Amino acid sequence: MRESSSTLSTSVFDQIKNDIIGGQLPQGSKIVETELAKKFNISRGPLREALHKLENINLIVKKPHSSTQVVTVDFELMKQVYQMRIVMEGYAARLAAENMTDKEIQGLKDLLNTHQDSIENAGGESYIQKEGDVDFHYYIFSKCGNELLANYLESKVYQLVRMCRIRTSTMKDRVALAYNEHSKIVDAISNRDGEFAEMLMRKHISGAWETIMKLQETQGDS
Amino acid sequence: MRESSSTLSTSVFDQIKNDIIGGQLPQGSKIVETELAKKFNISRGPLREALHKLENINLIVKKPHSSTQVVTVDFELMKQVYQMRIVMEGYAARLAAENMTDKEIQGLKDLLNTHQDSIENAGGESYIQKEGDVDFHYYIFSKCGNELLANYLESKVYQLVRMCRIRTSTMKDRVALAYNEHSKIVDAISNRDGEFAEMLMRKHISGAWETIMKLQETQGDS
DNA sequence: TTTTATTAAATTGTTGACAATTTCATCACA
DNA sequence: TGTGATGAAATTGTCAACAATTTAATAAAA
Repeated sequence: MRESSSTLSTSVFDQIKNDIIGGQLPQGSKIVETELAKKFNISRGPLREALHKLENINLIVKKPHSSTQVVTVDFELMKQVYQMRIVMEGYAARLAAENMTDKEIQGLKDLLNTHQDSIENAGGESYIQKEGDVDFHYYIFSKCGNELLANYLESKVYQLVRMCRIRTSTMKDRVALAYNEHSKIVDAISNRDGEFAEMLMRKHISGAWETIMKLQETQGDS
Repeated sequence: MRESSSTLSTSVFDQIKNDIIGGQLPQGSKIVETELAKKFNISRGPLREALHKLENINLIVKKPHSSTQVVTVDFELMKQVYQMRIVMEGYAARLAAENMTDKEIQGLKDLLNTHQDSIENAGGESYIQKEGDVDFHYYIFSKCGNELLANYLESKVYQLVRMCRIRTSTMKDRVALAYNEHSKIVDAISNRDGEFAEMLMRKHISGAWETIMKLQETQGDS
């Protein structure tokens, strides 16, 4: 990924973030400043700043003077996260249809083709398509022309999405469906039909959420 | 407002926030940690945390190792802020129609009546209605049932809205119109018609934005 | 045995000094 | 006169010690 650790605080921030998303720091586990500071060989100053940043992207929860915990991604939180995706990415698709340059739209089409190839070659290997899915959504909202929107999705929503990805990473049957829906969204953006693009994107993400919910019921929750 | 300053950091955060919104710290002005620390009689540690929080609600802009500035609310940023209001408050209205309790809906109706009274009594005194407008919107999104959404609007969007309120505070002719639109939104929520409520809310805020834009053209920008 | 004070340990909040980096002014040189 | 190097001042980043608060553990009382 990106290197970018011009300062101790940001460097440690990145490391802890990965530890949380990767599961090395389990959800709900208690965080003690002195421990972490020793682990990363830094003083508590920059560590606290890193924790603060992590709090601001919803990855840890702090109570003043008291406990600090890794966030617990329960069903309710996940539901709210997906609602945020539905509304924000839907609108991002609308803006993309209105604002993307022709060149950027061409890039989106190329991205889609890449995904199709990887599906055919890997025969529905889900991991690749999952990354492809992220790429697709990321591409659209990062080029929609509204930095506030893109920044929020990137920094706050997608971190939490990644944290529950482990559970939902084995949905092979959805891969082909997702590709078709992606394709239609690209068409709408290409036709500069913002309203339709927004509607399709909302439907697409709603569908993903429905799938997750059903899977949740089957597996049972924590 | 709320007292809540269990820690120095949060207390100073609140104070600086008010200074920025109120204009005591002008937009674009440079922020120096040592100066502010001296001003508030605290050390740089908690001050830095406060600045971090301010950065996270988009009120200041930091570059590592370098300058820290109060945000400049220019036309482009304001446009993005209003786009966010349109989409997020629209969706909040939809959720409110689905999730609000009957009691909460009654509370919303009461709020609306209060506003009508204050309009009649004050004869369109704009300040009161403006606050009323904020109350109305605030009430809906804070009771929509999605904390992430409510928190986003409160902490990131509305701070910036307040910063440009000074300019747009004198729009007497919009007061009656706004009340009518509010009234229709309440009806839709009361009828549990989420889709309609979302549409009306989007239109309502779009209209406010159009008004601001025209006013901007008349006055000329900074 | 259960409940409530009391106190010790653990943990977070705060501070002032020190280090690293950037910015700006000054001066030498073309 | 303009341009780039040099160094001092200003500013941010980091550290380790200290203070305040909370958590727990223990003991006393009902």
